[in-house]
Formats: sequence, C-alpha cells, structure tokens
Amino acid sequence: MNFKKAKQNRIFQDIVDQIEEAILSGRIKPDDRLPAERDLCEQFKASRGTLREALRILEQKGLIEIRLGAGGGAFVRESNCELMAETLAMLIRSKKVTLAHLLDCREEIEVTVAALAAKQATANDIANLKKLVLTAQQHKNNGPDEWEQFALVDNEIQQEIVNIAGNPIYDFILQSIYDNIDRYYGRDMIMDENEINDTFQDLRMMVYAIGRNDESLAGRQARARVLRVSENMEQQKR
Amino acid sequence: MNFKKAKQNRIFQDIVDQIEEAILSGRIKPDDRLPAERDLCEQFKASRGTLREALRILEQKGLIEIRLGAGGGAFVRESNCELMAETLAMLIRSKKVTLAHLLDCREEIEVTVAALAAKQATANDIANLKKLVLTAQQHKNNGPDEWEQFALVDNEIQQEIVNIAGNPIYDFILQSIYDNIDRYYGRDMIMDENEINDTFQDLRMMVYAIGRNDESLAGRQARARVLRVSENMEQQKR
DNA sequence: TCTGGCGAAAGATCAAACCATTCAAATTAT
DNA sequence: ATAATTTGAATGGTTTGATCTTTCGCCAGA
Repeated sequence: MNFKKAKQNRIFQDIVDQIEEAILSGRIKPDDRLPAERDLCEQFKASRGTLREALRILEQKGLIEIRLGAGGGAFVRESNCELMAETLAMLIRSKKVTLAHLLDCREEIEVTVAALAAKQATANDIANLKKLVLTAQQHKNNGPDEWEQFALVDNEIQQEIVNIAGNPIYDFILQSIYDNIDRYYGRDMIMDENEINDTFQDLRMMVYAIGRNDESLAGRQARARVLRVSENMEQQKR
Repeated sequence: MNFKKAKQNRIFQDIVDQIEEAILSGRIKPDDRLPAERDLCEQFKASRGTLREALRILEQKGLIEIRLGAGGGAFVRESNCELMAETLAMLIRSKKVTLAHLLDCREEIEVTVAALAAKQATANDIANLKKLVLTAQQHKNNGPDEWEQFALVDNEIQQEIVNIAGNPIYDFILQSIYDNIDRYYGRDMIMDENEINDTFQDLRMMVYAIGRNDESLAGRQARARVLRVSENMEQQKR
C-alpha cells in the first residue's frame, strides 16, 4: 500500500485541477485567453483571492502566463521544459547537484543519444544531416563573417540528432542541462578558426558514423566532441 | 543578447524570492516552521492575500508544506524530486511523452548508470553490494514469507548502484521515471518463484560485473535486467 | 499625421471579517 | 484515578469589497 495523504478539499486546488485538465487535454489551446478574474470567480463560485491562488499555481507550473493591463489576463502557454530546468536549478542552488554533475550527465546522455540516432537513422534522416553538414561547410569556408551562422547550423545538427533518437525525454533533459550550464558560462561561445575546424571535423565524423549506422563510433565521436566543447568552455570561463 | 522580459515588481514574487533564498541557502532548514501567516504579513508589510499567493508558489515548488490547524503553518520541506516527476507527468498528459519513451529512457539510463558504477566502484562499495546480495539470498531461501523483504533488498541494491555511479542527476531522473511508470502499472510487483530466481541471478551477475570493474558486462547485464522487469510488468498490466 | 491625454479594462494589493481544522488543556463522567 | 468529553485558542481557508497600478485604444488638438 502506498497511498498519498488525502488532503482536505481546498477550493483553489480544485480550480487548478479543472483548468489544468482543460489545458493538457487540449480543450483550450496555447494563446487562448481565459476569462477575466472577476468572470472566472463567477464561474467557479469562488472569491477572487481563492481564484488568484489557483492562477498563481498554474502560472508557476508554466501552464499560463498572466499579463497586466487592458487586454491582459491569463493566457495559455505553449508547454516547454522551463519547469524542468527550474527544478534542476533549485537542486543546484541547494547544493545537491554541481556543475561537474551537469557536465558528466551531458556527456553520457549525448553519447547515448548519438548511439540511438545511429541505430535508428533512416536514409531520409541521413540525407538531412548531410545537407546540414554541407551548409555548415559553406558557412565555414565563407570566413569569419558567417561563423555565427556556422554555430547555428551546428546547433541544428545536434538538435536533428536528438530528434532522430526519437525520444523527447532526452531532449527535455538535455535542454534543461544546457540551460543550467549556460547560467555558469556565458551563452555566447566565441570560436576561433581552429575551433571551427575541429568542430566541423566532429560534425562530419558524427554524421559519417550515423550514416553507417555505427552506434559505437557515433558514441565515441559524441564523447570526443562533448569533451572538446567542455574544454573550450572552461577556457572561456567568464 | 538574450535577456528575459523584465517583469514588473510583483510583491508576492519578492516574498517568494526572499523565502526561497533562505531555504536554499540553508538559513532555514527542513522541518523548521515559518511564522504564522499573520506574523509574516507584518514582517513583509504585505496583506494576507499577497502573502498567501507567495506561500502557494513555494508550496507548489515543493519547498514548503502547509499544515492546517493549531500547531500548523508553513514547514520547510526536505527537497526531493517530486517536482521533476510532476513535470514529467504533465508532459505525459500533454501527449508529448509516452509510456514507451519512459521505458526506453529507463533502459538506457540504467545501462549508463551500471557502467559508471562498474568504472568507479571502490573495494568498499563492492563489499557493501556483496553483503546486500547475501541478505537477498537469505530472504530468497527462506521462502515465500520473505519475498517481500527480498524485493526491498533488490531495490536497495539498485539504489546503491546509482549511488556508486555518484551523480545525483541520474537518481532524480530515474526516480521521476519510476514514479511515472508506477502511475500506469501498479506499484506492487508480484513475483513468483521463477521470477525471484531470475531476479536473484540478475543481481548476482550485476554485482559480479561491478566487482570486476567490467563496464561493458555491467551495462549488458543492466539491459537484460531492465528488459526482464519490463516484460514482467507488461504481463501483470492491471 | 503625429502626439498627448483621457478613460475603461484588467490585474495587484489591501483590509477586515468569518469559517474550518486541529491540538491541547480543562472538565466531567465512570 | 482514569477515561471520555468539552471547550478554547492557534492557524490556515475563504469571502467581500474597496482602492491602486498598468496597459491599451480612442479622440481631440497641434
């Protein structure tokens, strides 16, 4: 037996549950606006204070966003992994998790994801990746002016690999980890020519491994890449 | 540049921040009780409604627990991964994640954790594991009456392996995944004699692999074990 | 056409009261 | 003396209604 303590009925909780259900079931969609506070009070037969406690919770959960002023109100939000990132951030602040833990975890999960992608990549996936690599190569060859775009394509390729792995949980976890790593190091990685070249070689090898459905090589390649990126970050520590 | 929208000062947010800081910095510890609502209003120079919105948020974040009645109030909570599990649950409800994703992710992460444990296990760790395996063996041999205790020791061993891997993030992720898997399948796995024996063999092999610091074997063993557990669950689907 | 101001909409906050739950001390019954 | 019951105080939960602040759209005047 493993029941949770039956909390007494709290009205605001009931309101939260109803609205949450409506949002998660898709009955109301992102960017929809809920009725004004005073109207919602009517519908739920609750006071404004109680209703506002419910809205606060939904806001904290990332399900709604409350805008002030005329035309304002509670708007349904596109769900994302901000909440997970916030949770991680709290664990870090409470000293239960360190930056080293984040980096290690990132390493292992990226290896796993690369191997999964190699295992599952279809011809179509591989064609896409190769196209992206070509784009990256062009940006690289066009000199420093396009290095920023090179970095963008680099990210795109990473994202595509996670997509090929096909499990959104890795995506959420990795995004949350990146988000928290970025709170230590700056967001903007500055790469010099050598690093651009190294990164490009990494990309090529990675796509090559995935293209041959070579899980093991893809994994090793991913690990090498992550280690290099970590080193770069460490050097540029602000 | 990547600034977040500068939200206007909201009093309740300021209160949340102050209390959160006090908790995460350890200035107030788990089981400590915050002053009564009416006293806190005084201290923050805010109205009760505003203060309560702040407390609601802190409660939702899992930082405090609010108890009703005399001797009640807001108590600081031991931080745990409930919030992460809740986030995952929301992703599932919004159809962004499926049960299959959970099971796959569990498989890969347990493999990773087992390999890490094998790489890093000290003599002391290994001795501990072996002691636990012996205990499990005794419970197994003492017949059906002690199968429940066998299951407990089984869990203990799993937990110990995660601890040896040494990265609490895996712990949080796995706990959250287990929690959500349990919402589909019942919590109580019923094992017959065959399954007990299989499980015990799994444990022995696993500890053997870790004892020899054989990452690869530990990984394969972990995967085999997870697959068996998944099958068992599928059969007992409620 | 642009600009400043006015007013309505909507959230943010405050204040005071009353309700409900819980615990413990005081009281009563056995 | 002990057990059951009553009562009172502490504390969160809810209501009500008023006021402040922000934001947006509209309209008059330059």
